[in-house]
Amino acid sequence: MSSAQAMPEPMARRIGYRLKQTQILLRQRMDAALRPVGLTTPQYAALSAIELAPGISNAALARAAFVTPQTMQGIVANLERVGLIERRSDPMHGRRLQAALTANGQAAMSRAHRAVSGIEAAMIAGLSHDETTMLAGLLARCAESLGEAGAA
Amino acid sequence: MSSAQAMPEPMARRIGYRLKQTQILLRQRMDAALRPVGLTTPQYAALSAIELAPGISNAALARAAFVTPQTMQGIVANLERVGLIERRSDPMHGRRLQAALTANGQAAMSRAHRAVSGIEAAMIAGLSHDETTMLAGLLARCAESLGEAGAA
DNA sequence: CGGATATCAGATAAACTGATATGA
DNA sequence: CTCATATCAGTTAATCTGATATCC
Repeated sequence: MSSAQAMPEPMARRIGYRLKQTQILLRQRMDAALRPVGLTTPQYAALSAIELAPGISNAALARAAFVTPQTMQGIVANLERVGLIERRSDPMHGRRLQAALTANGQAAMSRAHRAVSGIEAAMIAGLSHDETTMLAGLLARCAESLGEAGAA
Repeated sequence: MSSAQAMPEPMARRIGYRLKQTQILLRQRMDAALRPVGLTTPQYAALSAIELAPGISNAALARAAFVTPQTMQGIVANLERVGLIERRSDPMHGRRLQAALTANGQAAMSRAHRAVSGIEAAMIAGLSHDETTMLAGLLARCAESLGEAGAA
């Protein structure tokens, strides 16, 4: 409790600060849970997207994660290097590479899902169902406003 | 584009995903705005805390930003290297170093404040006052839940 | 040609763990 | 002694911009 003082009042009220605080805490908790599995949170996010959409291209993964293709390329290259995913040429499109989980990747994701299940639940444990729905909606509207302004 | 399904449905609903999306968009917009000033968002955050609490120690800054002292040490070292802050020994405590903005630092922060003003405003432009207050409160409660669980 | 894709090259801030020294 | 502080050393994933090549 005593260590919570560090932030000056005016700052603690700002949405941006709260957003960062919550996101960084979630990230740290997830990183800690995923460490035994050998994954980071961005890697887990990428694997989750591949799991839900097998055959997805690197460019599509990058768009889903809001990063550049080069950044996602780095993440994907790491995952491929350790054998959690593999990529094949799209027969219909010579340039695209279709990513999919390997057997090892599926096993890792089973462990990862177990490891992180409960963290997001713990985060919203103090919120009612309506409040959770509202939080998701408010965040989506904020993201939309930012996206419009930045999507020039 | 037929397979350009950026984000699988089940994922888009999750609070964690929304949190990350909103935070990363805010981060990117702020980075873009701060680039002409020569600052990154974490640097701006650290400078803001120093501006509001002159004499703050590195350890306190780290707690405020939810990072390790070593991480904040790196940020602070960069800021000191380029002459935006300076640090002096605390006369009452031989080990602590008190950080403060230099004249250059104050000038940079004036420009930075102008550069980022409007971004957070744009983010919450679609929200009513009550909704903004509620969003801040919900985020704070999420952070608190995460902090308790992880504060071991 | 233009647009999307993949990927190499290079740079950098940011983040971690571990170890060490010093002062209250 | 213990705790907080600062800081050195080393590592890594994540991020960017820029430049190329390929494919539709």
